[in-house]
Amino acid sequence: MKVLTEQKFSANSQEEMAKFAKALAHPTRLEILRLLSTQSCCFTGDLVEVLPIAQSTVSQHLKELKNAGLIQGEIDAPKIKYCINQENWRKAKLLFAAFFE
Amino acid sequence: MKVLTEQKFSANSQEEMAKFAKALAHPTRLEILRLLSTQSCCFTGDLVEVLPIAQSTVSQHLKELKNAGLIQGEIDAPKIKYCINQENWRKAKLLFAAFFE
DNA sequence: AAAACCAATCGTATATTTACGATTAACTAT
DNA sequence: ATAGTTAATCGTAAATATACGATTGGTTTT
Repeated sequence: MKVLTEQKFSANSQEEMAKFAKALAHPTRLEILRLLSTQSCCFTGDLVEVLPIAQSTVSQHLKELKNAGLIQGEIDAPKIKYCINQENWRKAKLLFAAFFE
Repeated sequence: MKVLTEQKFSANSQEEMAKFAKALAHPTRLEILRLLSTQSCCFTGDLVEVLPIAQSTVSQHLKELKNAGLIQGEIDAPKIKYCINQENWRKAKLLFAAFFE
């Protein structure tokens, strides 16, 4: 029973880590996260200005990062301010650190 | 010039990190890496026995991990022994640690 | 109310990923 | 030489990811 639980937990944390890794698996998304984590929150428009891709594509990447739980949006009408989701950021950090020992 | 170099370096390490993240973005590959990193090297056949997927699929995942540089194969005929590529493992560890601060 | 602005979503095309069974390649052992 | 073992590769199908322009939905400003 204990083993089963542990295996299940392990499988779950592996799923979760894979989900985070998937979100990190694109240079554009890494750049977005880097911008958000170093220069604090920013608006979608700021990102669109900086990144060499279409607005709709930036939105798509933001959606994926949001779905993975790494960022969160906050309405500041008519703009939307994105920030790192600190809780999951920490969770991801711990998962990766533990994985690499 | 300095800035350009730095940007290039930054872009490169982001590319490299994305490459590693992509390799980590699948539960099966995480499991393979976990097995290799905790119980040392093992043969493809050992992995095929443990994993609930076809041999050809395991081979495909191994190929991706090899291409990402996270593992390396060594012929021990007629088997092939896979191990963690320590140098790149360390590199990935550092990249992720630096990324999450 | 109308015009303007911002960002998400839609529709779409193309590329990549994931999985499988079947086959092939390389080597060992008989 | 032949048979057997091991793992990679091929061919293929289905799902997912990536990118774009166009459109839509909210909100604000005029």
